[in-house]
Amino acid sequence: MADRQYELGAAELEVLSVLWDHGSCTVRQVLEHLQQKGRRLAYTTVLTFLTRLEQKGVVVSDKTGIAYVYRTAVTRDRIRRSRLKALVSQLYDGAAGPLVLQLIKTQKFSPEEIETLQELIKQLDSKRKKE
Amino acid sequence: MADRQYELGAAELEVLSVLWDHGSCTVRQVLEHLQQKGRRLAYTTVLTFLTRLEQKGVVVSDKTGIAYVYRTAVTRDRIRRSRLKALVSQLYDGAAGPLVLQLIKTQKFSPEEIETLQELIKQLDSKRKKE
DNA sequence: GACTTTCTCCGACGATTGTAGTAGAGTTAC
DNA sequence: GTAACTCTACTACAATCGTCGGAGAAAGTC
Repeated sequence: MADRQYELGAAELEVLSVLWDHGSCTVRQVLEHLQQKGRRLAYTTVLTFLTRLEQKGVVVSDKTGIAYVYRTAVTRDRIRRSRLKALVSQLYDGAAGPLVLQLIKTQKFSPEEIETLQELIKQLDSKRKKE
Repeated sequence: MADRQYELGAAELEVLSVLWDHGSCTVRQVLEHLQQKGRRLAYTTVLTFLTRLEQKGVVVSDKTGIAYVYRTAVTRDRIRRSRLKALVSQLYDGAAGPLVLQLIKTQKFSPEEIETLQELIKQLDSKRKKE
């Protein structure tokens, strides 16, 4: 049930992302950042999202100056993991292997990423051989 | 907008998965399969889901015998891709690289999967060197 | 101190999602 | 052929999500 909290809609996630990207923000700052990305929203809409996000426990606020300042209360990594887990269980029958294979087959990677991948796999492989 | 159609809820996805796993089914058969997985739902609930899925264009039905028979109209792969794309753009800033890295770091893989991974990466790497 | 701007609170509204009941049409079984 | 069952259509309802407007408090402006 505590996990259930992390069910965020796409728009809520957008707002949360602004906080991850830019740190603490007032409602207005979040709005401005969103607008810079071409997102048109009313001020009160952003306020609603932030309020809801706070209810869900993923952001916290404090009022030091004139307006409330919001900041994230969960890491991006935590949300990534939880969404990923949901995706894997919903569409990959709980097995991450096929997902990784699909990603590697269908996505483009930079040379650096390929290096890193090789590195990681090598580690995985040697760990496996040791066991 | 045509893509927008593929926005399916978790429960809808469960129903769709039954059709992917078992092929064409009547409402009752879907219900039975769901119950076998421990999912308790009313017959009419399943019917509602199938109707909605049909409206969204992801399943089709035809009535040959006494009841409608439903089957998928999109592949699992298509849905996987579309969900994955959404995840990557929402949480990984559109770059699949970090996602793959995270998966490899945090997930467990079978020896076979590791083999396959190595194989794939090798291919990627040699392709890169050619270019 | 009156006017304007800025914030927050609260309420709202339509769409979607998860869930199901009821009513009536069709089919089966004696 | 009537009673029992099965199927679909329609309706509903609460929760969530995306979106915002209005009211009033607070603050800044002149």
